[in-house]
Amino acid sequence: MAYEPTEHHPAFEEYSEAIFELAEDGVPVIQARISERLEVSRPAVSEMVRRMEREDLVEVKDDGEITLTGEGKTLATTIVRRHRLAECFLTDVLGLNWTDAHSEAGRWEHVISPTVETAMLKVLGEPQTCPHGNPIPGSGYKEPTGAVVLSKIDAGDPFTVVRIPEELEWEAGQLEFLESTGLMPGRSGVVLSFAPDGTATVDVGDTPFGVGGPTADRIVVTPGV
Amino acid sequence: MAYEPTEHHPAFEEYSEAIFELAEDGVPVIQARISERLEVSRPAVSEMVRRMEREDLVEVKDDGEITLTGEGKTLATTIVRRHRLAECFLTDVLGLNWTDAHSEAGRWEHVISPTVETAMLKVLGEPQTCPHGNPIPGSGYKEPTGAVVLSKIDAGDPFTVVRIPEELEWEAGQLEFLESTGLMPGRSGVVLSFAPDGTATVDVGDTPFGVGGPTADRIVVTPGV
DNA sequence: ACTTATTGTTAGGGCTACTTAACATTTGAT
DNA sequence: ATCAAATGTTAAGTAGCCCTAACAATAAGT
Repeated sequence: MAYEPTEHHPAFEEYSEAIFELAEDGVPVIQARISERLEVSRPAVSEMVRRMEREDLVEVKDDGEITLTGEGKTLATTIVRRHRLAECFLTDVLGLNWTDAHSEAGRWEHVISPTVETAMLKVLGEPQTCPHGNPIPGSGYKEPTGAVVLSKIDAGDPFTVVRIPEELEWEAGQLEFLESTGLMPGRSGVVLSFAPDGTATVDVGDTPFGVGGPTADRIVVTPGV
Repeated sequence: MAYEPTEHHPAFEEYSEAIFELAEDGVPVIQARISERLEVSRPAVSEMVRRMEREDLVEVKDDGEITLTGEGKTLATTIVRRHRLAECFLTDVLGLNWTDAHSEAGRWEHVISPTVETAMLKVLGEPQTCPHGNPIPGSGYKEPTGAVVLSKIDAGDPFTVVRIPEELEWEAGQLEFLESTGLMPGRSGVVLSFAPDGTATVDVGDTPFGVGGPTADRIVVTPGV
């Protein structure tokens, strides 16, 4: 029932996490998506999914949709929680930037023990989200009501950034860009305009800049300041 | 030349570290000792040593003595440095006890990046030894002159603990015992007596207690307070 | 309807790092 | 000098996790 570090292999952790985050991002959880996100071949995913099914971590529906079992969800939320906690820790305590924190956390998530997790929570003062605004599972975080994606804000209207979904975090260069522009959770700004291709031009304090359509479709904000 | 995380496998890190620490503890570095310390079979060590030789990390002398090459030493000191830095961090910043810190550090040493290493050094104020008193490679630490092992102190004489060698750290229960008795680096005490079998009875402040001969042969102290 | 793209699976391998069993050699003690 | 203990190596096999090539099935676009 409970997650036993020695009973699960790193790959199971990685796959569970990917499945959890794909679902969180609203992406259909099928093998092809896992293959892309983890950058492994489709046969590798096929095999791992079969093994995880055998180990009762996932179930595969007839249409190929993959869902985590109770045990799988426990493993996934544990890893995601440690990942996001590590991100907080790396930025707040060790002073790393977003990008470094994200990639470091990808390794830390596999070596953090319950003892360290507890200690980190205490030192950080029970954070509820990671630096990118994504909820730390088990923290009791509730997303603000009325949250929408940036592309849904009307031109001219103000908004406040809620979170940068995990999906954007693993796109090369995204975190650097968002951090450098200041488009970060908690920051407020105004949508100046939308281009026909969906590109949004926003102003969060400094120079206005463009945000691509697909990106604007994913960043979660609340209308208003 | 420089250590590239993706070019070396965790096992190489583990073996290099073991070789470095065996030498540091004055234990003859042969396959059998590595096999014991890493708790893997002798054939496994035989194979790994051959591979590390091929990769230019170690050299094997005719008498079986294993030595690290320049590259091997670089890898080893990097891992040992990260291990000891992690121990400092885990005890000082996260409040873990010795025992937990030691076992956690055994995993952390493999995921700490140069960036994090630098950040930790800064947060900790450039420590020169781990909590057990062992030097952090590259810190410029110099062991106090006149350091001897505890068993060399005359009965009745005072001493100050310098360090608990790595060799004792992986003996089950040792760290718990030493931490609970207060026999820790920096602490001073008096050797009350020696039993015929080498067991030392010492007093470091609370109730006197016995320290087994083999242990007393390894703990490094300086005579005097 | 037909073609193309997407998706999943088999088959056949590869690499790392480990295991036990068996054997050869060396060392140490008496 | 001999017997026992310690040490290293071969051989054969396993588990985990990955790969490419080839193929089958499904979904989508025109």
